[in-house]
Amino acid sequence: MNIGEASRASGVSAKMIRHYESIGLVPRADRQDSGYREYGPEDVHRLSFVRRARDLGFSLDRIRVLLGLWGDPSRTSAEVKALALTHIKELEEKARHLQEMADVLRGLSLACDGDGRPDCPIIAGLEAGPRPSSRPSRDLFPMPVDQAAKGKVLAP
Amino acid sequence: MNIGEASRASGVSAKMIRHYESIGLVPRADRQDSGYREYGPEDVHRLSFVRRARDLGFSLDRIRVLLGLWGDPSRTSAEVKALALTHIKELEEKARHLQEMADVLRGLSLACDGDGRPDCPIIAGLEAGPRPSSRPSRDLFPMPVDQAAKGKVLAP
DNA sequence: GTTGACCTTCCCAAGTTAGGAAGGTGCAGA
DNA sequence: TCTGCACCTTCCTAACTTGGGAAGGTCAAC
Repeated sequence: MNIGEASRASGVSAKMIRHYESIGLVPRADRQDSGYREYGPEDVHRLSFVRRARDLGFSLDRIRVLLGLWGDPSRTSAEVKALALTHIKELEEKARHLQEMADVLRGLSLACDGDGRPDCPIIAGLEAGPRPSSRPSRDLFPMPVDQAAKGKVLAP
Repeated sequence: MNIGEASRASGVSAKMIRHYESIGLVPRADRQDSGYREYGPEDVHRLSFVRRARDLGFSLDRIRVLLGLWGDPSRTSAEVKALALTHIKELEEKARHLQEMADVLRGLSLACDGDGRPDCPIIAGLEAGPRPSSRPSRDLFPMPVDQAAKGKVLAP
């Protein structure tokens, strides 16, 4: 089958299939006389594997490792599980981080009237910084936000 | 003060200060005779504002808007609050998404012995896909994971 | 004068996905 | 056979934020 059909069957766009081939994530596809890429069921299977791993937030680098384990008869489930647990930890860390940012902002928003006047605790919070001289009992910026803006979800 | 001191005072790296200037996020700094950038307290104040907004996950585009509101005496707190609430919604959506991915993966991990044998439900889950023919009572892939890999945390 | 810290501008990189240009191929119907 | 259309090829560009480094100018202290 051509790349278009393989794309539809695997859920990976043709663009991405070509890209994955170019970076060596998946092996170079056979070519037809025309130069068109030729795919078989096994190729689609592998592409679907990649797709699902992406859907679970694995980076391409980690998917590379997963594909290696997938095709390695002498792998141990311990290796796979370790990789998965590491990934889970990172996912939850990022989720927590995002939720913390949302919580801080919600705290500021609750204090904001949201009316026609310019006075706004949200602006004030951004302006005055994480540690205003007089602050409420619950610190609005409780954690070290130093590197707060660092994380990307899928491509850190 | 020079850019280095402004950087230390605001928490924004010199690299980033130059970049923010180049994209017009902050006004062009005055130059000394040497060509060095010259910063005053007001500039540091603005850079700190940007820094805190970044720490709360605002994109540079949104920070541009925030800076506009900040400096606009005729702003309404309603405008600010609306922007904040939109941002909170997005943050929480992304956090939820990440947590969902983690949950799915944790479900697979719990079923994995993690021993020396190759048999591994995690690999099987990736291989067999979101809807295996016979599946446990609790679907391991309950949500439409179609666009699961789309979100970036801070620069979507 | 020399050293070392600091500054300047400019180019390149990360990660993943997508859009488009310019041109070749394959197949159907008129 | 010709035309049209869908599909394919490769290559370039973009998004977003941050940082690394090169090559060279400036400033202060010694």
